Amino acid sequence: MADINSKETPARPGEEAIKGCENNLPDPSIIDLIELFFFAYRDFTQDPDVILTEFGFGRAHHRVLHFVNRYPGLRVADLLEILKITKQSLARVLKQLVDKSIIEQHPGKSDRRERRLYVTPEGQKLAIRLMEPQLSRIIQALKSSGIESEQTSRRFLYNMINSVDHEAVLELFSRSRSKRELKG
Amino acid sequence: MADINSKETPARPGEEAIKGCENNLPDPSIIDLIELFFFAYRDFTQDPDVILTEFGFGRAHHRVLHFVNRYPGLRVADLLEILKITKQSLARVLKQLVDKSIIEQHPGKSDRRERRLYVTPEGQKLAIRLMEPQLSRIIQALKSSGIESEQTSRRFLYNMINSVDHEAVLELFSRSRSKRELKG
DNA sequence: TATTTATGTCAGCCATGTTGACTTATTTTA
DNA sequence: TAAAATAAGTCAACATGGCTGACATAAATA
Repeated sequence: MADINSKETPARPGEEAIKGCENNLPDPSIIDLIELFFFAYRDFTQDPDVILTEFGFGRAHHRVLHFVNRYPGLRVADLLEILKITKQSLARVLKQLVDKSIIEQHPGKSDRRERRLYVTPEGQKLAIRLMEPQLSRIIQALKSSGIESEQTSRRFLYNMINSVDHEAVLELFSRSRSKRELKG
Repeated sequence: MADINSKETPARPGEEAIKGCENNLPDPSIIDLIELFFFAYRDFTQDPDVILTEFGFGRAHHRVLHFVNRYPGLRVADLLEILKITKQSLARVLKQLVDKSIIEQHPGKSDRRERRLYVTPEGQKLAIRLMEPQLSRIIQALKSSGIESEQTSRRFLYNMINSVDHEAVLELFSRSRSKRELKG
C-alpha cells in the first residue's frame, strides 16, 4: 500500500504523497528544514538553561522574565496569550519570580483588578544576562548567512506563526517601538 | 515603588551594553528575532501535538518517530546524540513506541550489540501524518517570504546550531541523499 | 581472559504542562 | 444599586518528559 517509492530502504519517508504539496512529492530539502528548526531551537535554548540552573530557575521562568523585561507593564492575561499556557502554570513560576524579587506586581492605574508586571533591577540584570548568548548566537548566524538573511529570516519566522496570531505579534512589537520613540 | 505608567521605564531591555555587538547597542530588531523564534516554534509544534494525543503519545514520541522514520537503521546512540537527552528518557518513550508496534528494533548485522531502529508500516503512516502539517506550514511560510527564503532560512537555521554539531548534522543529512551546500 | 562498549532497567526526583473547582476584588451593565 | 462579568489567585490532583545514580547483560575488542 505504502509502496509508492519502494527502492532500497524500507522507508523513504516523506517521499510519499503528502497533501498540500503541488507536485505531490514533498521536496526532501523541506524535511531538512523541520530538522534544522528542531536543532536550532534545541541549541538556542541551551545557553540560557545553563545560567538558569545557577538561580534555581527553569525555562518557564526565562520566558516570563524575558517578556516582562521587554514589555514592562504586561498584564497576566497578556502573558497567558503570549505563552499559551494555563493561568495555573504561569502562577507557579510567576510566584517564584516575585518571591525572589525578580519581578514586581502593581495594580493597574485605570483598572485595579489588573496586576501589571515589571522587572526589578535585579530582574533586568538577569534578563539581560540570559538574552546575551541568544543575541550573540543570532548575530553570528545572520553574519554567516548573507546580507539579506536578517530580513528574510524575520519574514520566514513571522510567517511560521499561526496567522491568527499575526496581529497580536505586531501589536506586541509596536509596544516596544513606541517606547523606543519616547526615548529618542 | 515603581508606578504603573512612570515614563522613565525601569527597563529598557537589551539597550545596555551587550558583549558581541560591535556598536555596544544591540539592535532591538534582533530581540524581535528571539521572540519570533519562540512564537514560530510554539506554533510549529502545536499541530502534531493535537494528532499525538489521539494516539496517547507526546512530543517526545514524535521526535523519536520522526528521526527513525527519516533515517531508518538509526542506533540508540545516534538518537541520543540527535535529541541530546539521556538514555533513560529515551528508553521510556522508545519502549512505548515498540510496544505499540510503531517502531521495531533489530540487532545490527556487523555488531549485534546494536539495536537498529526501523518504523513499522503503521509507524511510517503516523510519521507522515505528523509531518504533513509541519511541511505545509513551512511551504506556506516560504511562499510568503520571497523566492530566496528557502536557501536563506536554511542557512540561518543551520548557523543557529552549535558549530560543534555542524558535522553531525551534515552527516545525518548525507545519510538520505548526497550532501548539499549549507555553508553561507 | 579481561575490559570496554551498546544497550537496557529500576527507582526516584524535579520542572512544567494539564483540568476542575472555587474565591476575591473590581468593573461594568441591566 | 444589584447583578453579572472580568482579572487574577488558589487548591488539589494528575501527566509528561526531563534528570541522576546504580546496576545488569550481551557482545566486541584488547
